[in-house]
Amino acid sequence: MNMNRQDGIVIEVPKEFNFQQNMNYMSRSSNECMFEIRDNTIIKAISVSDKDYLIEVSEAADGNLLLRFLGDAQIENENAYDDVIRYVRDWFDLDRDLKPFYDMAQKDPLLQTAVVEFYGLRNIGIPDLFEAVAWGIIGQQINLTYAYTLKKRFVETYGRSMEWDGHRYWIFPEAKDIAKLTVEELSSIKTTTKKCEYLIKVAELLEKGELSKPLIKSSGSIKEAEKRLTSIRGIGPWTANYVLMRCLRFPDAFPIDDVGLHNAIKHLTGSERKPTKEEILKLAAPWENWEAYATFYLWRYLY
DNA sequence: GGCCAGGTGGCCA
DNA sequence: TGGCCACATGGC
Repeated sequence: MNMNRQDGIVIEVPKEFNFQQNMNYMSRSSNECMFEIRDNTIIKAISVSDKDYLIEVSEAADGNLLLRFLGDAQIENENAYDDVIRYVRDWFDLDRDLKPFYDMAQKDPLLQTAVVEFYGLRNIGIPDLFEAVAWGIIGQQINLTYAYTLKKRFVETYGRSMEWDGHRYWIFPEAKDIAKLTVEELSSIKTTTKKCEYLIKVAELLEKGELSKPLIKSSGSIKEAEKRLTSIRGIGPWTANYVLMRCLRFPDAFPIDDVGLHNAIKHLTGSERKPTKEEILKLAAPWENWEAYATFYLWRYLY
Protein backbone atom coordinates (compact mmCIF):
# COMPACT_ATOMS: atom_id res chain seq x y z
CA MET A 1 0.00 0.00 0.00
CA ASN A 2 1.22 3.47 -0.82
CA MET A 3 1.67 5.21 2.51
CA ASN A 4 3.43 8.29 1.27
CA ARG A 5 1.75 11.22 2.94
CA GLN A 6 2.72 13.73 0.27
CA ASP A 7 1.40 11.73 -2.67
CA GLY A 8 -1.63 10.49 -0.81
CA ILE A 9 -2.89 7.03 -0.13
CA VAL A 10 -4.50 4.98 -2.88
CA ILE A 11 -7.73 3.30 -1.84
CA GLU A 12 -8.71 0.55 -4.19
CA VAL A 13 -12.24 0.62 -5.50
CA PRO A 14 -14.27 -2.28 -6.87
CA LYS A 15 -15.01 -2.63 -10.57
CA GLU A 16 -18.53 -1.31 -10.08
CA PHE A 17 -17.41 2.17 -9.12
CA ASN A 18 -17.53 5.44 -10.98
CA PHE A 19 -16.02 8.48 -9.34
CA GLN A 20 -18.06 11.00 -11.31
CA GLN A 21 -21.37 9.34 -10.45
CA ASN A 22 -20.59 9.63 -6.77
CA MET A 23 -19.48 13.21 -7.21
CA ASN A 24 -22.72 14.02 -8.99
CA TYR A 25 -24.67 12.61 -6.06
CA MET A 26 -22.57 14.45 -3.50
CA SER A 27 -23.00 17.73 -5.37
CA ARG A 28 -26.78 17.54 -5.08
CA SER A 29 -27.09 20.35 -2.54
CA SER A 30 -25.15 23.60 -2.54
CA ASN A 31 -26.19 23.93 1.10
CA GLU A 32 -24.49 20.74 2.33
CA CYS A 33 -22.38 21.61 5.37
CA MET A 34 -20.77 18.25 6.15
CA PHE A 35 -18.30 18.30 3.24
CA GLU A 36 -17.20 20.51 0.40
CA ILE A 37 -16.85 19.70 -3.27
CA ARG A 38 -14.01 21.65 -4.80
CA ASP A 39 -12.12 21.08 -8.08
CA ASN A 40 -13.62 17.61 -8.46
CA THR A 41 -12.45 16.58 -4.99
CA ILE A 42 -14.30 16.07 -1.72
CA ILE A 43 -12.98 17.74 1.41
CA LYS A 44 -14.36 16.68 4.77
CA ALA A 45 -13.53 16.99 8.44
CA ILE A 46 -13.97 13.66 10.19
CA SER A 47 -13.68 12.39 13.73
CA VAL A 48 -12.23 8.89 13.91
CA SER A 49 -11.17 7.15 17.12
CA ASP A 50 -11.56 10.45 18.98
CA LYS A 51 -9.24 12.31 16.63
CA ASP A 52 -10.14 14.97 14.10
CA TYR A 53 -8.77 14.89 10.58
CA LEU A 54 -9.31 16.94 7.48
CA ILE A 55 -9.23 14.69 4.45
CA GLU A 56 -9.43 15.14 0.72
CA VAL A 57 -10.74 12.38 -1.52
CA SER A 58 -10.11 12.58 -5.24
CA GLU A 59 -9.81 10.30 -8.23
CA ALA A 60 -6.41 8.75 -8.85
CA ALA A 61 -5.13 8.46 -12.41
CA ASP A 62 -6.00 4.75 -12.44
CA GLY A 63 -9.60 5.32 -11.30
CA ASN A 64 -9.01 4.37 -7.66
CA LEU A 65 -9.58 6.83 -4.83
CA LEU A 66 -6.79 9.05 -3.63
CA LEU A 67 -6.84 10.03 0.04
CA ARG A 68 -4.85 13.01 1.31
CA PHE A 69 -4.59 14.53 4.76
CA LEU A 70 -4.93 18.29 4.76
CA GLY A 71 -3.96 20.86 7.33
CA ASP A 72 -1.84 20.02 10.31
CA ALA A 73 -3.48 16.80 11.44
CA GLN A 74 -0.98 14.74 13.37
CA ILE A 75 -0.83 11.22 12.05
CA GLU A 76 0.66 9.48 15.03
CA ASN A 77 0.87 5.93 13.82
CA GLU A 78 -0.12 3.46 11.15
CA ASN A 79 -3.34 2.69 13.00
CA ALA A 80 -4.54 6.20 12.31
CA TYR A 81 -4.13 5.61 8.58
CA ASP A 82 -6.02 2.36 8.86
CA ASP A 83 -8.82 4.03 10.80
CA VAL A 84 -9.26 6.73 8.19
CA ILE A 85 -9.03 4.30 5.27
CA ARG A 86 -11.68 2.14 6.95
CA TYR A 87 -13.83 5.24 7.38
CA VAL A 88 -13.59 6.10 3.68
CA ARG A 89 -14.30 2.52 2.60
CA ASP A 90 -17.43 2.53 4.76
CA TRP A 91 -18.45 6.02 3.63
CA PHE A 92 -18.34 4.99 -0.05
CA ASP A 93 -19.59 1.46 0.66
CA LEU A 94 -16.58 0.08 -1.22
CA ASP A 95 -16.71 -3.42 0.24
CA ARG A 96 -20.11 -4.31 -1.15
CA ASP A 97 -20.27 -6.39 -4.30
CA LEU A 98 -22.82 -4.68 -6.53
CA LYS A 99 -22.78 -7.31 -9.25
CA PRO A 100 -25.82 -9.19 -7.92
CA PHE A 101 -27.70 -5.88 -7.68
CA TYR A 102 -26.88 -4.98 -11.27
CA ASP A 103 -27.76 -8.50 -12.47
CA MET A 104 -31.16 -8.15 -10.82
CA ALA A 105 -31.72 -4.54 -11.81
CA GLN A 106 -31.05 -4.86 -15.53
CA LYS A 107 -34.10 -7.11 -15.73
CA ASP A 108 -36.23 -4.83 -13.57
CA PRO A 109 -38.57 -2.41 -15.33
CA LEU A 110 -38.07 0.35 -12.77
CA LEU A 111 -34.32 -0.03 -12.32
CA GLN A 112 -32.95 -1.03 -15.71
CA THR A 113 -32.48 2.51 -16.94
CA ALA A 114 -31.26 3.78 -13.56
CA VAL A 115 -28.42 1.28 -13.31
CA VAL A 116 -27.16 2.24 -16.75
CA GLU A 117 -27.54 5.95 -16.17
CA PHE A 118 -25.95 5.89 -12.71
CA TYR A 119 -23.58 2.92 -13.10
CA GLY A 120 -20.89 2.98 -10.44
CA LEU A 121 -22.86 5.01 -7.91
CA ARG A 122 -22.45 3.73 -4.35
CA ASN A 123 -24.78 4.23 -1.42
CA ILE A 124 -22.84 7.09 0.12
CA GLY A 125 -23.20 6.55 3.84
CA ILE A 126 -23.55 8.56 7.00
CA PRO A 127 -21.09 6.67 9.22
CA ASP A 128 -21.92 8.58 12.43
CA LEU A 129 -25.09 7.16 14.01
CA PHE A 130 -26.09 10.37 15.74
CA GLU A 131 -25.71 12.27 12.49
CA ALA A 132 -27.77 9.72 10.59
CA VAL A 133 -30.62 9.72 13.12
CA ALA A 134 -30.56 13.49 13.61
CA TRP A 135 -30.54 14.11 9.87
CA GLY A 136 -33.50 11.78 9.54
CA ILE A 137 -35.45 13.52 12.29
CA ILE A 138 -34.59 17.00 11.01
CA GLY A 139 -35.70 16.05 7.51
CA GLN A 140 -39.09 14.67 8.47
CA GLN A 141 -42.02 16.27 6.66
CA ILE A 142 -40.15 19.30 5.35
CA ASN A 143 -38.66 19.96 1.95
CA LEU A 144 -35.05 18.97 1.45
CA THR A 145 -33.82 22.50 0.85
CA TYR A 146 -35.13 23.61 4.21
CA ALA A 147 -33.78 20.43 5.82
CA TYR A 148 -30.26 21.37 4.69
CA THR A 149 -30.75 24.85 6.14
CA LEU A 150 -31.80 23.42 9.51
CA LYS A 151 -28.91 20.95 9.54
CA LYS A 152 -26.47 23.75 8.78
CA ARG A 153 -27.85 25.81 11.67
CA PHE A 154 -27.63 22.83 14.01
CA VAL A 155 -24.08 21.94 12.96
CA GLU A 156 -22.76 25.49 13.02
CA THR A 157 -24.29 26.11 16.45
CA TYR A 158 -23.26 22.91 18.21
CA GLY A 159 -20.52 21.28 16.13
CA ARG A 160 -16.81 21.97 16.05
CA SER A 161 -14.84 22.95 13.02
CA MET A 162 -11.43 23.08 11.40
CA GLU A 163 -10.19 25.85 9.19
CA TRP A 164 -8.03 25.30 6.15
CA ASP A 165 -7.18 27.43 3.14
CA GLY A 166 -9.77 30.03 4.06
CA HIS A 167 -12.62 27.52 4.40
CA ARG A 168 -14.29 26.08 7.46
CA TYR A 169 -15.07 22.36 7.77
CA TRP A 170 -17.56 21.06 10.29
CA ILE A 171 -17.80 17.93 12.38
CA PHE A 172 -21.32 16.92 13.35
CA PRO A 173 -22.29 17.82 16.93
CA GLU A 174 -21.61 15.12 19.48
CA ALA A 175 -24.42 13.40 21.31
CA LYS A 176 -22.92 14.24 24.70
CA ASP A 177 -23.18 17.96 23.95
CA ILE A 178 -26.74 17.80 22.63
CA ALA A 179 -27.88 15.64 25.54
CA LYS A 180 -27.13 18.56 27.89
CA LEU A 181 -29.37 21.02 26.07
CA THR A 182 -32.88 22.04 26.99
CA VAL A 183 -35.63 22.14 24.40
CA GLU A 184 -35.68 25.92 24.73
CA GLU A 185 -31.98 26.18 23.92
CA LEU A 186 -32.14 23.83 20.97
CA SER A 187 -35.19 25.55 19.54
CA SER A 188 -32.84 28.38 18.55
CA ILE A 189 -32.21 26.46 15.33
CA LYS A 190 -35.92 27.04 14.62
CA THR A 191 -37.20 23.54 14.23
CA THR A 192 -40.33 22.25 15.94
CA THR A 193 -40.53 21.67 19.67
CA LYS A 194 -41.13 17.99 19.12
CA LYS A 195 -38.09 17.55 16.92
CA CYS A 196 -36.00 19.28 19.59
CA GLU A 197 -37.32 16.82 22.17
CA TYR A 198 -36.54 13.89 19.88
CA LEU A 199 -33.00 15.08 19.15
CA ILE A 200 -32.16 15.55 22.82
CA LYS A 201 -33.66 12.19 23.77
CA VAL A 202 -31.74 10.35 21.05
CA ALA A 203 -28.55 12.12 22.16
CA GLU A 204 -29.20 10.93 25.73
CA LEU A 205 -29.70 7.34 24.62
CA LEU A 206 -26.46 7.41 22.63
CA GLU A 207 -24.61 9.03 25.51
CA LYS A 208 -25.85 6.36 27.92
CA GLY A 209 -24.94 3.60 25.48
CA GLU A 210 -28.54 2.49 25.19
CA LEU A 211 -28.33 3.14 21.47
CA SER A 212 -25.27 2.31 19.38
CA LYS A 213 -24.24 0.86 16.05
CA PRO A 214 -23.13 -2.48 17.58
CA LEU A 215 -26.42 -2.73 19.44
CA ILE A 216 -28.46 -2.28 16.28
CA LYS A 217 -26.15 -4.53 14.30
CA SER A 218 -26.62 -7.26 16.87
CA SER A 219 -30.33 -7.37 16.10
CA GLY A 220 -31.20 -10.74 14.65
CA SER A 221 -33.03 -9.35 11.66
CA ILE A 222 -33.92 -6.10 10.00
CA LYS A 223 -37.37 -6.34 11.58
CA GLU A 224 -35.79 -6.43 15.04
CA ALA A 225 -33.38 -3.64 14.17
CA GLU A 226 -36.32 -1.57 12.95
CA LYS A 227 -38.27 -2.35 16.11
CA ARG A 228 -35.35 -1.30 18.28
CA LEU A 229 -35.22 2.04 16.50
CA THR A 230 -38.95 2.71 16.26
CA SER A 231 -39.33 2.15 19.99
CA ILE A 232 -37.66 5.55 20.32
CA ARG A 233 -40.00 8.55 20.15
CA GLY A 234 -39.47 10.49 16.94
CA ILE A 235 -38.17 7.51 15.01
CA GLY A 236 -40.88 5.98 12.87
CA PRO A 237 -40.60 3.38 10.10
CA TRP A 238 -39.23 5.89 7.60
CA THR A 239 -36.45 7.22 9.84
CA ALA A 240 -35.57 3.73 11.09
CA ASN A 241 -35.13 2.39 7.58
CA TYR A 242 -33.32 5.53 6.47
CA VAL A 243 -30.80 5.04 9.27
CA LEU A 244 -30.49 1.30 8.63
CA MET A 245 -29.81 2.10 5.00
CA ARG A 246 -27.39 5.05 5.27
CA CYS A 247 -25.57 4.18 8.49
CA LEU A 248 -25.95 0.52 9.41
CA ARG A 249 -25.80 -0.62 5.80
CA PHE A 250 -28.65 -3.10 5.87
CA PRO A 251 -29.09 -3.96 2.18
CA ASP A 252 -32.77 -4.71 2.73
CA ALA A 253 -33.55 -1.45 4.54
CA PHE A 254 -36.45 0.10 2.70
CA PRO A 255 -37.94 3.51 3.55
CA ILE A 256 -41.17 2.66 1.78
CA ASP A 257 -42.98 5.73 3.14
CA ASP A 258 -40.50 8.05 1.48
CA VAL A 259 -42.23 10.73 -0.57
CA GLY A 260 -39.17 11.06 -2.78
CA LEU A 261 -39.35 7.37 -3.63
CA HIS A 262 -43.06 7.80 -4.38
CA ASN A 263 -42.34 10.70 -6.71
CA ALA A 264 -39.53 8.81 -8.47
CA ILE A 265 -41.84 5.84 -9.07
CA LYS A 266 -44.61 8.16 -10.26
CA HIS A 267 -42.16 9.78 -12.68
CA LEU A 268 -40.75 6.49 -14.00
CA THR A 269 -44.10 4.80 -14.48
CA GLY A 270 -45.61 7.89 -16.08
CA SER A 271 -48.50 7.70 -13.66
CA GLU A 272 -50.64 10.69 -12.81
CA ARG A 273 -50.67 9.83 -9.14
CA LYS A 274 -48.30 8.53 -6.52
CA PRO A 275 -48.20 4.76 -6.05
CA THR A 276 -50.02 3.13 -3.14
CA LYS A 277 -48.08 1.10 -0.62
CA GLU A 278 -49.42 -2.10 -2.16
CA GLU A 279 -48.27 -1.04 -5.61
CA ILE A 280 -44.80 -0.23 -4.29
CA LEU A 281 -44.54 -3.60 -2.54
CA LYS A 282 -45.42 -5.30 -5.79
CA LEU A 283 -42.92 -3.28 -7.81
CA ALA A 284 -40.25 -3.85 -5.16
CA ALA A 285 -40.73 -7.61 -4.85
CA PRO A 286 -37.82 -8.41 -7.23
CA TRP A 287 -35.53 -6.08 -5.26
CA GLU A 288 -35.39 -8.46 -2.31
CA ASN A 289 -32.25 -7.82 -0.25
CA TRP A 290 -31.33 -4.86 -2.48
CA GLU A 291 -34.11 -2.45 -1.48
CA ALA A 292 -31.62 0.06 -0.09
CA TYR A 293 -29.66 0.32 -3.33
CA ALA A 294 -32.84 0.35 -5.41
CA THR A 295 -34.14 3.28 -3.37
CA PHE A 296 -30.83 5.10 -3.51
CA TYR A 297 -30.67 4.82 -7.30
CA LEU A 298 -34.29 5.91 -7.74
CA TRP A 299 -33.65 8.99 -5.60
CA ARG A 300 -31.22 10.13 -8.28
CA TYR A 301 -34.19 11.01 -10.46
CA LEU A 302 -35.31 13.68 -8.03
CA TYR A 303 -32.66 16.31 -8.57
C1' DG B 1 -51.56 32.32 -1.95
C1' DG B 2 -51.92 27.54 -1.59
C1' DC B 3 -50.03 23.17 -1.85
C1' DC B 4 -46.43 20.28 -0.69
C1' DA B 5 -42.34 18.74 2.02
C1' DG B 6 -36.88 12.41 2.03
C1' DG B 7 -43.14 11.69 8.78
C1' DT B 8 -44.55 10.76 13.53
C1' DG B 9 -47.32 10.31 17.67
C1' DG B 10 -51.61 10.12 19.55
C1' DC B 11 -56.30 9.29 19.45
C1' DC B 12 -60.23 6.80 17.97
C1' DA B 13 -63.05 3.07 16.27
C1' DT C 1 -54.60 -2.77 12.45
C1' DG C 2 -56.08 1.24 10.12
C1' DG C 3 -57.71 5.97 9.38
C1' DC C 4 -57.56 10.74 10.70
C1' DC C 5 -55.25 14.92 12.48
C1' DA C 6 -52.03 18.28 14.63
C1' DC C 7 -47.53 19.62 14.29
C1' DA C 8 -45.17 24.06 12.08
C1' DT C 9 -42.69 26.52 8.64
C1' DG C 10 -40.17 27.15 4.45
C1' DG C 11 -39.86 26.56 -0.63
C1' DC C 12 -41.69 27.34 -4.90
